[in-house]
Amino acid sequence: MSSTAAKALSLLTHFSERTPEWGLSELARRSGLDKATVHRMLAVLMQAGLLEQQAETRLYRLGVGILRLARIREATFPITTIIGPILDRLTSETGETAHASLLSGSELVTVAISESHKANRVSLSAGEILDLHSTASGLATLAFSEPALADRLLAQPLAQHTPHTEIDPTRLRRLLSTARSKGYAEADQTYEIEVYGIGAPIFDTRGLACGAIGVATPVHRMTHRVKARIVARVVAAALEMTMKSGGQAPDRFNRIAADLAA
Amino acid sequence: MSSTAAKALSLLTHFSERTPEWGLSELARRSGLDKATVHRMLAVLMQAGLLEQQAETRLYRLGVGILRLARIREATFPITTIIGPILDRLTSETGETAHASLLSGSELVTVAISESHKANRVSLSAGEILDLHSTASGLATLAFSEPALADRLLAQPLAQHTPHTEIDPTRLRRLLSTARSKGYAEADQTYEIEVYGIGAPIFDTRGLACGAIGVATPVHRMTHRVKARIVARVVAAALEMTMKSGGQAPDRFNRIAADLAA
DNA sequence: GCAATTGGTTCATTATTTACACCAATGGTT
DNA sequence: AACCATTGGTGTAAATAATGAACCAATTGC
Repeated sequence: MSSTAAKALSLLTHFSERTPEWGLSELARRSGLDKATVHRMLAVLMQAGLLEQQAETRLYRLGVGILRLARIREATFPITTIIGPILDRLTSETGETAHASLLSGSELVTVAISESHKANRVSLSAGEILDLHSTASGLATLAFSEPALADRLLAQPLAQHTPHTEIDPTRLRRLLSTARSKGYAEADQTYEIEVYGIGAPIFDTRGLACGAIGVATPVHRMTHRVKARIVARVVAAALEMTMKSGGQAPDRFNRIAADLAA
Repeated sequence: MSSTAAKALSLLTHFSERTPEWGLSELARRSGLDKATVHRMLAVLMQAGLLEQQAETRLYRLGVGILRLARIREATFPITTIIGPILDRLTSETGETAHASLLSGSELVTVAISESHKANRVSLSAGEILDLHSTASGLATLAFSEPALADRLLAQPLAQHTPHTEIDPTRLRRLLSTARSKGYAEADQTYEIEVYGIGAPIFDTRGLACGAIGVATPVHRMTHRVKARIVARVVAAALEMTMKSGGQAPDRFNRIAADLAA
């Protein structure tokens, strides 16, 4: 069913900030593939520079080729370069941790983070993959993206991360509708307990959401007044990002942003 | 001979700063693979997030997954984060363009660049792959790396980039020997005409070179006096990089660096 | 309206991948 | 020291997945 190349690339998904290094046997066990198969695949990934093996421990980790490709992508489509300063300002304006996530297939990949300076803050890890149905960024993206994406997603069974996670398709569609009319989405402990998220969409040249900017706060700090201020800043930041990356926000969203700025 | 996964990954090598986007037919022609094959492989690479397809032009380009992996790698092994400031200082000290390259298999990948502010300067492109035998960085790396690497490389026919490029194995071995005793390597228009390069090795935990720091200047500016100053700075920068990344320089190199600093 | 592109798909033939068993080496336990 | 359970890594027939010529449909230029 799945191609060998796909299986080989799926090995890359197991490398994360928390598990940046893998031994052969361990990775074989985790991926459910045969050890011999994994060994051959790792060799191929190494040859391509996507992985490298430490000479002493024989552990595998992400390789220099990744950096090469990232540099090329940034030199030609400088998304993270553009978004860095915007996030930094958003963090200093709101005092809370801000992040940007981009759609990759039907996954939402966190590509930039600007951490709050407060002692009690929400901390995100690099390269984290966010849910589309249970995070503010995810809902914001979904609400303004191709309808087919939401259709596909809501047809599947969804993960219930916390008691507050909404997994009912019809109620989720209502949330998306609300997000469309308000211009942002919120997530009250639906992804992680004690965390309140607010997210607004970034648009591509077609006027469809290709990602989102989000702000996450400890839930106890999220009063009505704080929320109003954060919403205004997040929407403004998302609009700025859309413009600077050559995207085009739909009129509806532009009007909302203008109202919030006033 | 070569696995399908390897062929699929080889498609990634065609994406560069100059050709960041490819159409299906064009890439098939360039890679020498069948169009149907390339199409399937591109689908797999897209699914893994390594590539993405623009909706309008249908062109393929490097995807968000690359950024995700790069973030994870940087969060856990922050090479480029460490090297950025070092290169910036090197550039301001020497007034010339500095770059860092890391060994990936038997390729030297440029992972960071700090451009000179002078009007007439050497300009490098992101993610460029450097020759091991015709660049200062390459020779510096080769000289202090595993002997097997040089053996393998010198057994192959080498590319003659300019009339000054040395491709004779025995003479190249003499250059490597010189580099080992001097602690740095130089490249007088051997990779690109009009460009003079000076490179010094970065070491890993085993005391073997895992890359190099290089400075490239227009050849007419490279007087004896200028060269002496650049050499001292480059070697110092390479040593600093080695220390900050947890590497261990061999005693021989430490002595050379101490002499140059005096 | 024709010719030459493009991106994309199909399906029988073919060549590759797979998984089991196996090896050598390491490290901890009795 | 013998033992057991690991580790990374490697051959090999059997099973599976990749291949590529021919084929669409849609643009584009003339």
